[in-house]
Amino acid sequence: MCGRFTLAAADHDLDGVFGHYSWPERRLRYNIAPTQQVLILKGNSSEPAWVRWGLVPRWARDTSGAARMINARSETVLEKPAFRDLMSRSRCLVIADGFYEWQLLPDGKKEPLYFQLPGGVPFGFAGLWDTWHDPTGQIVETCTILTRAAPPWLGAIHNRCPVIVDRSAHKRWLDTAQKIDMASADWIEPLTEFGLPYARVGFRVNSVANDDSACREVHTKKEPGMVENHPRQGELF
DNA sequence: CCAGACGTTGTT
DNA sequence: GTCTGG
DNA sequence: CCAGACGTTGTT
DNA sequence: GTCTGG
Repeated sequence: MCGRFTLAAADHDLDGVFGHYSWPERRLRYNIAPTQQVLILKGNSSEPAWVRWGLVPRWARDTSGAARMINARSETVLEKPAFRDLMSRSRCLVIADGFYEWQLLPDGKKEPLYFQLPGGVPFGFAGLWDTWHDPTGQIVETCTILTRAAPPWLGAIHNRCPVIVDRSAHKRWLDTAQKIDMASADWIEPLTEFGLPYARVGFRVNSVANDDSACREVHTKKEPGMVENHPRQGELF
């Protein structure tokens, strides 16, 4: 799944992937957490937008459920009332250049692992966004990131992973007039399926208070396929 | 008809 | 808002 | 996602 | 254990 990610790429590198936009002034982020502002591209807008991560549907009474709506399962997103309409109205790309997944170790600790595309080039998570009016009438825009079952190369680490839209399908994902076949993989970044480079980065990232380049400093570099299983006691063989 | 839910992940 | 359960 | 809190009453 | 905050 996806519960933390990074966006520290330069504007120039965002241009290279998403096309030229007027990127807002922004802080480099190494530990973006749910409920925080994230940078997205909407299909109907020529400007990137900041929205809160954690979907608040337009009909919600309050924002209390938002922290549990940071992800939407791609397998069911077309059926769920909270997401279904957004799939045909409000798709977006959530801009990132890496993400963290936690692997449960035998001693019960959770070790963060950092995943990127080769070269650390930026990418867009498949996202949905919505608009909510708070009791005073203020508009709050929020978003969620789609997830999918982890492909085999990732399975030993985690059973879910975020959906990264293939660069060639950015236009299609953002254009809600075009149908997306959720059962097809032709719009998904192929390395999601075949393997991303990743690294051990240490436990500092676990605390959201830490948000600096040390969070993703590589301790041990890994290649896809080098996934180490950590069976729990009693589950050896 | 009205009332109440509407979501994901992980773990067992 | 829209669907489900009673 | 992980980390950290998790409660009431009355009195100042 | 479960909820909230970031």
